[in-house]
Amino acid sequence: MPNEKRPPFAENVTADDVAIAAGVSRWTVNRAFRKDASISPKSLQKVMVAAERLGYLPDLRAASLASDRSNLVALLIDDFANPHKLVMMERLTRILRREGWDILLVNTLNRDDAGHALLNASQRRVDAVILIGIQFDDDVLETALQARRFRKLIVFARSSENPNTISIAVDDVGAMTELARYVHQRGYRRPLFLAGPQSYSAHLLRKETFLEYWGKHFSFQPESVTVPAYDPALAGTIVMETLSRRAPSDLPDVIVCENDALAMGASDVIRHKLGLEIPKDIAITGFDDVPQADNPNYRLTTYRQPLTEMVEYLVKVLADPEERDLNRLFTGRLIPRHSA
Amino acid sequence: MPNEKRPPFAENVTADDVAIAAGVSRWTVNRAFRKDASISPKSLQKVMVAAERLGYLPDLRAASLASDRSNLVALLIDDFANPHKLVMMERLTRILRREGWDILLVNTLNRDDAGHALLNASQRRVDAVILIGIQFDDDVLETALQARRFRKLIVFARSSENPNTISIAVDDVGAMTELARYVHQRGYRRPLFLAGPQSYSAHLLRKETFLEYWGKHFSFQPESVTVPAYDPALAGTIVMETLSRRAPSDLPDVIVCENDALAMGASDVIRHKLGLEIPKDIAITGFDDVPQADNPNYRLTTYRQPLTEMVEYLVKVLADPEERDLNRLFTGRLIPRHSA
DNA sequence: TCTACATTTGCTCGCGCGAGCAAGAAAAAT
DNA sequence: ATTTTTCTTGCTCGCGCGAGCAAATGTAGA
Repeated sequence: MPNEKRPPFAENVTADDVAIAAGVSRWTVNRAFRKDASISPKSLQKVMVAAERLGYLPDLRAASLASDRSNLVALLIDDFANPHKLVMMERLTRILRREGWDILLVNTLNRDDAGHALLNASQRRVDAVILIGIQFDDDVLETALQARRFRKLIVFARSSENPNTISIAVDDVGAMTELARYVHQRGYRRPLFLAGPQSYSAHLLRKETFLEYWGKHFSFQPESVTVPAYDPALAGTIVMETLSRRAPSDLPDVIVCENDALAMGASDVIRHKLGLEIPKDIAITGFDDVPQADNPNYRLTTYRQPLTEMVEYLVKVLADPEERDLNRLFTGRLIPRHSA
Repeated sequence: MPNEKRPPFAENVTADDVAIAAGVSRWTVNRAFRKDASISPKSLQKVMVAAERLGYLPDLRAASLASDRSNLVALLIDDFANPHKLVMMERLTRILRREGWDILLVNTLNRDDAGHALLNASQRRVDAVILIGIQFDDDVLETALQARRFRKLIVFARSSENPNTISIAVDDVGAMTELARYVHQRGYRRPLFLAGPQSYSAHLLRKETFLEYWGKHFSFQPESVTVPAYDPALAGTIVMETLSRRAPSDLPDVIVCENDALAMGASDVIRHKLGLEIPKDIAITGFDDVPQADNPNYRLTTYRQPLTEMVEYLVKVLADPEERDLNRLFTGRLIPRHSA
């Protein structure tokens, strides 16, 4: 049979075709592909042989339409500049697929777009929405909940007190307290806190925790600077602006950063533009433990989120139809490296 | 109305509900949501008002089932360690969504898994499959084509001569020739080529092009080393093994890398383990121009793929139902930086 | 006003499957 | 062998929408 005569797209083979070939009814065929269904080993065998021969696989659109379960989750994400997103996506896609979930990936361009993205996802009747972006503030969540289009709204890697929302995150207070104590015990005394965008209330927690710790132990609020985006280059610029004209005695001895992206940006500027040495002149800490944190250029002291554990928990929550409101916090681990 | 009484998931509002509310037929309602359909401005208005009030949006599963167009594309991807993947995903998700395509993200764990991933996607009846992984060799493609389950099989950022396959890629031969000429003209004479996994024929092109160029101009084949994965740390290890015991006069004066991931790994080792200076002792070139290439730790001379242009072309190809076999090459741009 | 034609609307049927029930077959108990 | 119980199979109906046609409505020209 010459290759050219092969149609590029197979005519659809449906359960009816398999049923005829296997000598059973259409419903028996479909049952063979459902693990919960009761079917005799004999007909299962017959169906599978015929299906294999004809190249049949159930149409999940139709299954979803009939059963009202899509086995689809939407993954809403932004901030593609942060390498930590890549790590999260790898973990989520791998484990969710292992559990039989398919993933609809939606890039929410900006804050206003998040609403559209949610509606978009709802039109595919996803079973759950997972938010791992930075721009999903409480307003966006509330709007989504008002629309009541989602069985589950899961905020991943960020805690949320919003009712009817599932959040799975690291315990920022505990983590940042541990980091602050570490910085404290290593003898640093003039910290600068480098924070990310402050527009979203949930992101204030790390900063507040650190400032409070310091206030409690030294009765003064350390300096803090805000970077309007989680962008290393921008973080570098801000750090440069903040530090470039200071006398050496006036410089901080450690920069505590809200995440690794900011820390790496700060690190680059300190070494290459200010010509200072890390950690001798200025130490640095990050948060997330992205793969690059271990790179010899950074060797960043940071805090590792237990991502795999968090995702395993996520799939458990997904499987439970009752679960739709909880705020689960995980404890990670401080990773001391050379930078502080 | 107290918040607690609000059901967490809205009962489905369907086109019938809107039809009753708007005083038209069900089909008029659906037509109002299709841009090609003919509908009078008056009823469009009526429908939209009612739909807005009831919170109706068409169910895309049903639309897909009835029309046999899903407006879904599967994005098969692996190699999450490469930051270039993040850039590609950002570009693809943004532009595809702008054009009304939804994206099914599939992480193909390993080469054997690619087949399962393809079947998986076929069950959602995606309109096209986009492959941007590294492990989709010709065998995998051929298997996918045999199954004839896909209208379009698009290999992105890698050229493929496979019939019935659309490939959109940068012109590796032209690009590597330009890089080789640059390296040549800058006066480097003892190049080492650092190649990625050689299991996939299409990936040999850059290496072959470079070696040929050098053979033609100097009548000798430069040394080349293979890294069995696109992993910076592994690349570093291999480079270390290759160079650590050599006399300075025996070292290469430039390492030409198949991509930036390898180049960054090599760079780290050269600077931090071998204690050599880039580019004075050893120069380095990469490929892709990932965001980190511009980082002060690397300042990598590299070659930028015209990603946006490539993705814009991709959406054009997606929209054309006839297009299913082509191999389109794009010309990128050499980005000279400090490393070579 | 009437005819010819274009536009808009409603409708039948089908996309492929699942829930849930009733009929049939098989196994167990009497 | 007969009855009871359990397991397996087939079936009706519906999920929400679109293709494509027929009927209805609107428009223009004579």
